[in-house]
Amino acid sequence: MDRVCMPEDGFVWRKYGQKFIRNIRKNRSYFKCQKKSCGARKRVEWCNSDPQNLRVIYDGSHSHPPPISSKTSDDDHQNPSSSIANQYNLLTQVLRGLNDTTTT
DNA sequence: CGGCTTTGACCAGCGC
DNA sequence: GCGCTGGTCAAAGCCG
Repeated sequence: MDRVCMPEDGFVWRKYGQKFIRNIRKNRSYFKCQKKSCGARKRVEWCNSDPQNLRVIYDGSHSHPPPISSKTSDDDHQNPSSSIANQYNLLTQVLRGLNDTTTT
């Protein structure tokens, strides 16, 4: 199985399905937030020839802080509770905007 | 042993 | 009514 790279965004997702969408001629993976109290969902689709062009689509919102247990930067001496969550929120919005390729 | 991942099959809605 | 697609669930295997 050609497992592409895992788009880690600071949250932990659990893949619960993967299918090839012919409508767009691309692969689509379905991810769900591990948190039970979190109904956040994420969809990832990439070209069958360009697994590097990942398209992430976020659905719903998280109700818990991002378990960022990776990379111990030296500037994260703050309290990653809502600030980071807010940043992530913006990120999702940006990704949503990338939904269209009509750029430039 | 537990947790996580992967794959197949089923269901529902739509078009013809 | 039939076929097709899209979306989700369930089971099993692997690793530490």
